[in-house]
Amino acid sequence: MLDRILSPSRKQPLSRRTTSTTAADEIRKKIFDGELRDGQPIRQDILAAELGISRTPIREALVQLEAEGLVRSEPHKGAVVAGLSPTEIEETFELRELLEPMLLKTSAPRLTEEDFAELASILKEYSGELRTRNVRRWGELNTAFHATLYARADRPQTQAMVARLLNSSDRYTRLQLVMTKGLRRAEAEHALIVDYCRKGQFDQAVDLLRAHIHHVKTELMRYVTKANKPKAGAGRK
Amino acid sequence: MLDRILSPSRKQPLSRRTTSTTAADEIRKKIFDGELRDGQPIRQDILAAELGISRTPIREALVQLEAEGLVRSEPHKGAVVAGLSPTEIEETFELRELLEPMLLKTSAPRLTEEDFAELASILKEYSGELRTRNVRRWGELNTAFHATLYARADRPQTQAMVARLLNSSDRYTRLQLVMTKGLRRAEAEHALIVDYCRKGQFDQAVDLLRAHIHHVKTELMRYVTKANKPKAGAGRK
DNA sequence: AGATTGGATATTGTATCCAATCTTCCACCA
DNA sequence: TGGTGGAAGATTGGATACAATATCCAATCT
Repeated sequence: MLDRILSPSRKQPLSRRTTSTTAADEIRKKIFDGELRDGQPIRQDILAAELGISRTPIREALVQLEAEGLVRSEPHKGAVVAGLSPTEIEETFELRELLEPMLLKTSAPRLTEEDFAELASILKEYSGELRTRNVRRWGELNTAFHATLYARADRPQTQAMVARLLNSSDRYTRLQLVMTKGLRRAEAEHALIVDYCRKGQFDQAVDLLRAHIHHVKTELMRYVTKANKPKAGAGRK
Repeated sequence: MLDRILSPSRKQPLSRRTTSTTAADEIRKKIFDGELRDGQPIRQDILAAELGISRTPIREALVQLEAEGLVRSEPHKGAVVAGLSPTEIEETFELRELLEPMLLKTSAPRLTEEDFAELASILKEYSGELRTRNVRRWGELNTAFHATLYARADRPQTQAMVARLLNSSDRYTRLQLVMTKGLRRAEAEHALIVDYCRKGQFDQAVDLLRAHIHHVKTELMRYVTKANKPKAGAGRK
């Protein structure tokens, strides 16, 4: 279930999965894991060799990842991992601030027991990981939490957009989680949002969600701009 | 200029354009023109032969078009033109209702003389085409008008999203333009929005834009649901 | 008759090969 | 010394060849 949320292309029953979607998943994973860093060139040859396949499916995977915003490529020059500039980070979170409350408003009243169980399980692992400092996992859980909240919104296009936003901002959200008490605060707010949903206090859940995203944005922007990391988002034309 | 708006992939100076992006443009055009209808299978062989190229760039183009929402493909089965179900049409317009006013709010105060000239030129052609009943062109102009309005919003991701929404809903917007007095009303509202922007009455421009999109949605939904065209959006699993 | 299996055909998916473009770096010259 | 031109290598883009899968239809069985 978590897998399905995190890897957008894993909808097929695995038997009929194609090599290029597998390649896309692998590359996406490398980017999340930091094995491929922002602005770093992605060599088709090397990836093909690593995955034991030819370059053809790699190329198709890169087209898909570019559409997801994880990769930027220029003709005859190749693809690089797409970092987000501070401005782009801000825009991403503003979009989330706009779209996610809309989704929660529709989804919250329809959440099933299974959904709440899923959410509880995510939050539980989240709390457990508090001391492991497994940063990647934090980001994954954060993304999965939000995506699960909106599972019943019944707005596939919007959900896809939000999933894409969550994916492309994931690496930066982790920054915010690591510094300050971001993780603790997120833990508390996440739990409270679920509580509100359970109790039927949907408006309060929605308001808190909006405030939650807004707060993460503010903290993250302060960190990103003050800590003068102008190299983020480099490698652009 | 118009071309750049309507064909998302035409950002490169044409010299270094790649065969697959050309293919994507051609296929997109075929879909807009109705040469490829909703739900109709897209055969790689045939397209390749028509365009005088091999299947490789066709396949990459299809991946891109799928990300744009114009095409749906299943492994080993092939791609079909992606029609929007009434529900999906409604969702698309709700997203536009949310995103476009946001863009206009930022963009309107920064519109330059060139932008106004561009808008005027679009509106002029729009009026001229009123009697030609060149339906395709109406849709193009409508999309170009909206995209130009947001040119100065300086929010590339949001603009890209809206461009995608405009593209995928284009064929349906034309329905609304053709029936009723949609075209006349759109003409008037478009002109008024530009007027408000020129006069610095930005809030009113934004409000009118929102109302404009809302109205089109309402009319279109009435048409789509009442005229029982349940085949729209067919060809899905 | 209706369902089912097997194979022929059509279509997509992947690998391999060749062409086009970019990058690097060194020789050469002002 | 510093810049310029231009091969040589590296890398991507596209075409072709081959493999895998799906679809269709006829023959067979119940």
